[in-house]
Amino acid sequence: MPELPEVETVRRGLEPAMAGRTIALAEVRRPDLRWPFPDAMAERLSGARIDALGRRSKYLLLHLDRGETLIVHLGMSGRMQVEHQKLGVFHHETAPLAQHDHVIFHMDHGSRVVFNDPRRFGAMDLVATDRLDDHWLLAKLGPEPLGNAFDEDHLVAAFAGRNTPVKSALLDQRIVAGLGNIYVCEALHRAGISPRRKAGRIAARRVRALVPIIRDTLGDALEAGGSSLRDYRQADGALGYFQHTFRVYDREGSPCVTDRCGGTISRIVQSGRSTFHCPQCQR
DNA sequence: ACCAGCTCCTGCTTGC
DNA sequence: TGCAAGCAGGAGCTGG
Repeated sequence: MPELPEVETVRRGLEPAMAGRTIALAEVRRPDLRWPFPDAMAERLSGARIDALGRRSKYLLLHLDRGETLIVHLGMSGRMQVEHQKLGVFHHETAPLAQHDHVIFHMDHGSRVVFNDPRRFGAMDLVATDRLDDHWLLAKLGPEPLGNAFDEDHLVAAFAGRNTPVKSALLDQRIVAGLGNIYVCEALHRAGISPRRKAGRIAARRVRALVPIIRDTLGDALEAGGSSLRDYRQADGALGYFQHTFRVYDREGSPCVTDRCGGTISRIVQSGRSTFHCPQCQR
């Protein structure tokens, strides 16, 4: 669910509560996430100091002082929220936990960070930091869309010869890492490219133009604190508000916002997932 | 290698 | 109103 802008927003929001702080206790209430959360992993987390918070694609990375990194994936419905202690009283002694609060990080300064995930598509894994890039979740990821490795030549080469619709190609994390359904739909509309068009049959000029458009789309979403449709919240519980500026996503039947277009946003299904687009101005 | 479809899970919305 | 089907932001796996 959360795509790159949402995960990055959460990362930034968690920093004050977690960076440089020690996890006094990692409490696991439900270990059966997408992958099991073993007791031994919770024990290794308890007492560890978090040196820095990073992100790779949609994965949140907690770099620990012990040479290990906790990989956190929010799946479709996961949240990481900070709850502060109030009036010197430890919050975890007073605040009732909510349904689907699966993992609680009790921080040494009294705040706690709660991982909540109704659908349990989210998961965590603790791995050696020096072998992080080889981890099976991260090894095959393509370049970061906001980084230097994602450039026009890369995208042209990645699309070459591919017979899959461009919508599917941009969702392929090996081509570019961090886009999901929302931002692919939005970027393709900005680019005026039909989501149905085969990736390998788009003029190179148009593929190249897609690169800065993807960056701008993600940048705009980041500025808005991400998109809150259902479950997503920032680390302090605030909503994102990029959903108010969606051009196509979840706007089926609404008029296209492009000047002089006059089209109507339509919803189609590609690879079993909704795609929103304007048939008039996306070709 | 590539690609479409299925799957995991819960909860909200929609339609009868 | 009640109930069941459909759908949801991810992504690994299977099989053609």
